[in-house]
Amino acid sequence: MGRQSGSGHPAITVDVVAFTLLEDDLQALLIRSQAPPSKGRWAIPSARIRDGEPLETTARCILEGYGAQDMYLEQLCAFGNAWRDPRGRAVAVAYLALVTATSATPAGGDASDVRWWSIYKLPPLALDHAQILDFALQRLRNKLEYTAVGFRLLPPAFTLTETQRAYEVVLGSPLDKRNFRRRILEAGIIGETRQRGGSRGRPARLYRLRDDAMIETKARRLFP
Amino acid sequence: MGRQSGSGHPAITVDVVAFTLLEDDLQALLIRSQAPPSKGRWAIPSARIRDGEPLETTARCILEGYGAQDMYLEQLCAFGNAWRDPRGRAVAVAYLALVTATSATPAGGDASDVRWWSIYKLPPLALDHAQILDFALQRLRNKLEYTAVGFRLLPPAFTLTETQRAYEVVLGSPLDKRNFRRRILEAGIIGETRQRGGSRGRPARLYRLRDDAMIETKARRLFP
DNA sequence: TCAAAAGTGTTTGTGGTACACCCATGG
DNA sequence: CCATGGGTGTACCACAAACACTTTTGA
Repeated sequence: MGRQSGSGHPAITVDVVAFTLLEDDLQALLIRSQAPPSKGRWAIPSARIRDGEPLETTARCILEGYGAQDMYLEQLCAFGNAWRDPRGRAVAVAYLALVTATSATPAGGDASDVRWWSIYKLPPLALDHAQILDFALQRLRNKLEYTAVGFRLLPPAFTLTETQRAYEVVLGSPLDKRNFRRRILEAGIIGETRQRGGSRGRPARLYRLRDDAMIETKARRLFP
Repeated sequence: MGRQSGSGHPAITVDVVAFTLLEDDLQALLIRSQAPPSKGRWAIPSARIRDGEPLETTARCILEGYGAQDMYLEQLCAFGNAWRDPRGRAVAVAYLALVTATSATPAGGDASDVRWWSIYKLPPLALDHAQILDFALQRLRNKLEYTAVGFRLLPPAFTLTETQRAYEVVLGSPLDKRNFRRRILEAGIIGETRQRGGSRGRPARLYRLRDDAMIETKARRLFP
């Protein structure tokens, strides 16, 4: 018997791709699947939707179950390919989550069952999760270019060099230091603090994301 | 009793926002709801998902049921607000569809039950359909700026003036004729034909979308 | 020959990109 | 005093925006 109920409604889950910065790398949270059909394979966190709550609440609860807090959440897409789950028809509503390294400690299980994985060195994933993760990564890279979501990967106070590294790690390409600093400052979305941070060398000024800063900018029009 | 089945899976539908150009205006296909809870109100076409098929197939079948053919389809988002349907938990996977005016004749019912409506003069809509339609419109406007989807609203051969009008109607703002023509031609996505069209005045050259033209361009980076 | 729409270039400003050196601190 | 990372300005180029007149056709 399949996963589908007698009434004909297919199974519906919320699946969350959570990213964080860790070890100078962009990493995704994966768990080891405990049940068939993918027992033992790594998978993105997933759960049946919660009654009487918005879908986003389910996503938030999933991540809170793994110790993350104060995450950025954004719905990606519904994945409903007929063959994505061998147990029967299953629709997954996928979410993108960004968490800061400080709230990023997996606490919901044995470390061998819940781990951050570099997106550049992923294990084989269950079902169509590789596709979902890839979709999430694409979306993150795109939004980095015209929104301020990138700062949701950083701690509340951050240096410009940290910020640049974050952009470089997510985009996978190096950026010019002076141009980066000029544009990020001219955008007016971050403000100076009086504190300084940094490990070696000259201490760096710490910045903070301004409260009114969740702007989106217009993309340049190719087609006018 | 609610709409939800005994197994706990909520109802899941595919809802389609179909746009076309008609009467020098951007119009959306609406149907009059035949059943509670919104009987008599206008609604966007919707259906339960088809077994064993990708979600997109359901969307395509819905529109074919109303006489449309060869539509552009793109998934928008899943709408799963707990209170969106008073009958019980219902998740809608929304699609954006673009059809050409020639294939845009509603044929699936009485004209008083299936109609194109100007997006600038919509009636009150069922459930959260106004929100879904608005989301679709935003997405269309955004994608117009960095993809070639706009041409899916036009017939296979079109004049540059028609194209400009299409952009203007969708975006809701006037565009400069010379800049528009230069950029659309320089983008290299359309090719000349030898035919000419147009109603009054000097006949205009007809163009055709090139086969290799479904490009996307990079958005301008605000954050470098 | 007139009405109606098609078609065509140039100038000016803004914003993107490339690029190299001095500064402050801790060890 | 030296190693490490922090911080700064300019010159060039490409693209966006503004703008008005001539051409072709059908009635």
